[in-house]
Amino acid sequence: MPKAGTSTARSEPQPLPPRSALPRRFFAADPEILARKLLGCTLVRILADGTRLGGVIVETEAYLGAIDRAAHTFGGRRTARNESMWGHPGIAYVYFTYGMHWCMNISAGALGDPVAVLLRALRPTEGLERMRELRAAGGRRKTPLADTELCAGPARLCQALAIDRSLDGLDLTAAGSPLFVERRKQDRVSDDQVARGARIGIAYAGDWAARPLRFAVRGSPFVSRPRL
DNA sequence: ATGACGATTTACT
DNA sequence: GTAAATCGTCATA
Repeated sequence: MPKAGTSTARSEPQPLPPRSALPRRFFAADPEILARKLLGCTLVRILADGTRLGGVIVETEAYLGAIDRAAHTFGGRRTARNESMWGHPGIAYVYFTYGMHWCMNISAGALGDPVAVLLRALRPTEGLERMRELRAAGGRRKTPLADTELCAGPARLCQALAIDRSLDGLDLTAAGSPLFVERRKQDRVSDDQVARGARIGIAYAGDWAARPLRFAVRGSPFVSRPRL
């Protein structure tokens, strides 16, 4: 075996080979297309202390902008809060809701087109212990958190990955970003594994409430309730 | 300045 | 199944 001349001497074993963040062109798609493509991709969060948290995206929702009554940008509304939806594809739109929760979107389409994809659930794959701590956050809990409850919901996944206002507007495609998306062959989701249905929590949206703009991996126990 | 409302989660009946 | 928690944001005045 050729040990000679190997300059590959690795002093530190890497838990995983280095992977590159998906580039802007991946996100520059119609939100419906992007919502589908994001299934099976991995959301990665690097904490300030270097801890790496991550999970495979198993549920998303598309928000179609000015025409979409359920979107924060319906009617072309442009406010301080939703400014990130108007920005470059591949930036984070993180908003606060119900007086206590954060939710994360990825801006889609083109610059100036206020469309986005809401991340609703992950299958956690890295840093589960730290996620449990983040999800515990103060309040003691009646029952211990199952892995399937860690990131099953838009606010839950943000709490588990320490995503809040400080990450709003962050460019997920920038070098060294503490939040980005990867794609691995092994996690590829085929079309017959994709379930579609009505979006959650938008009953006020009239005709748009019934549109099948929610996407999920069929049969995944990591998807939020109600299951598709 | 004020009031109404959430792209939710949790606990409880 | 129902209800409470909890407050930033935005439209209206």
